[in-house]
Amino acid sequence: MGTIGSGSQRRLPKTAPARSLVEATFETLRHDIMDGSLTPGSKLRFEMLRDRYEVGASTLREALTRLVGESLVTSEEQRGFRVAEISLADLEDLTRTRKLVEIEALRQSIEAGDEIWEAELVAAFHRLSKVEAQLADDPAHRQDEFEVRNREFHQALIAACPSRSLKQIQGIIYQQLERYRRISLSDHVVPRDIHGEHRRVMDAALTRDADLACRLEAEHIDLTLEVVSKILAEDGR
Amino acid sequence: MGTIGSGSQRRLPKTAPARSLVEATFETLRHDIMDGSLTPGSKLRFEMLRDRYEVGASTLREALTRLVGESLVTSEEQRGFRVAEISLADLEDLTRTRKLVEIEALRQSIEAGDEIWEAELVAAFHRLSKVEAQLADDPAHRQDEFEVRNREFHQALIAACPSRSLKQIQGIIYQQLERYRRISLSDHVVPRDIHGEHRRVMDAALTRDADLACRLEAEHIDLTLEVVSKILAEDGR
DNA sequence: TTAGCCAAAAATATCGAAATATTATTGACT
DNA sequence: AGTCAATAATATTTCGATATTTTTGGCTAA
Repeated sequence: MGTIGSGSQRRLPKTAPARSLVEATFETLRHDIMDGSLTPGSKLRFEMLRDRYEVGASTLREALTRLVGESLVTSEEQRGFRVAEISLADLEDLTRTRKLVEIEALRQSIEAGDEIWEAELVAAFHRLSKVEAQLADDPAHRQDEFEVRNREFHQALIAACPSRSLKQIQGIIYQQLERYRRISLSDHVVPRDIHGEHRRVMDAALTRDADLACRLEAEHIDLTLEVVSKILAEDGR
Repeated sequence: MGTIGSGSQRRLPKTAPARSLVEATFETLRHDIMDGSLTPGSKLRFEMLRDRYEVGASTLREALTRLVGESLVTSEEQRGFRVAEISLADLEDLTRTRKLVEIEALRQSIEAGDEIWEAELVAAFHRLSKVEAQLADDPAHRQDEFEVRNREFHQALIAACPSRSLKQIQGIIYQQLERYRRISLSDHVVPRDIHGEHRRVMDAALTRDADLACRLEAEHIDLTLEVVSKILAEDGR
């Protein structure tokens, strides 16, 4: 039985500090939900999941329960689990809440950030820029890496926010919206100066112009909503 | 094996909606953590929990995993579960975030609330008032009921807020702070006009004076922080 | 002493079978 | 045909045994 990493078989995505089987299953499941391989609303049957991930029933349940806590999965008493549905209304709602939470976190972060925060932010921006350049050539293959870097950049922006609870909430909301982006943008190329948007937010943050940075970040978030909701409404069905 | 309360009869769909063992264990555990029977920071060993709640290992793990998602329990890889610690810093952080989230939800609720919302709010206030009166006589015994009514009142205030995600977040934050209150106030009687505070917030909400209601609610939350943090700092150790 | 090592003890993590619940199917009766 | 109960087929939930990991407690050597 046992865990992963020290012994013999089973490879996982990339970073390998995933130690327990529950953890590994959780992460794989989450990844499959995030990129749409497990489509919104679809039933998550145990037999199917056991075959797919090769773990026991209770390990699966525990991983699924964690995903319910992150609102990526829903469960109905005695009726199993499903991938959480997506909807235009939910997308709009999440976006509004993201703005409230993330803008406040950004303000606090700019207020409290030190030189180390600045340096990490610049580094995250640089890494993101690299992927952005490659994204134009090979969208399908780089989408995953882009979203990782994108998340790291937005996380870096608010990293200096001293509020543990605010950052935790931001993470949950952000992740739900990331799924919307990945699912809708995976087969659409949208002409948009994301690089410029990010740079302007970062510059304002580094200048400690909190008002400007927050305004720009809000606009950035709104623009994303516009793009994603349009795609969702179009090929929504 | 199986579920609770559904053995033969399926009546009472309101109070007993065919709960699974995980659900029941989760709720009992949560209650025991909320009222401090399971003290902050204490280790949650499986043998102890199996004896106490009479369920199998994986059922326990699933219930505990849900509590991790609500930040009432922490888990460390291969090292089991603990009741989440409490601290002054965390109390202050949660309070700040509660204000941000709950005040915004209140504003939206006042904006969108209809007559049914008004009626439910008045009813919740009335039920809370009843318990408040009894609280003076028998603090120890009524504490639990008071906190239930108190939560229902604050929930009723923001019930008309159309944002699913905002209300969900509010619930999580509120619950964490409720634990702080229950633990610290359980053996302290604080002279305070809670009834008046609640009434003024409600009146402002019913008058649709959002600014006033939000200001009063914020003051109410701050006052609670003052009281609880004082107690926590005093007999904190 | 103190650090390092090994085995025993204790605790956690996992599996897979068994129990229970839900859903689909059949067939009798109106 | 249509309803309904009984039953079969599926799916989920739970338990308890077993594997794995962490912790403990000597024991030895520097």
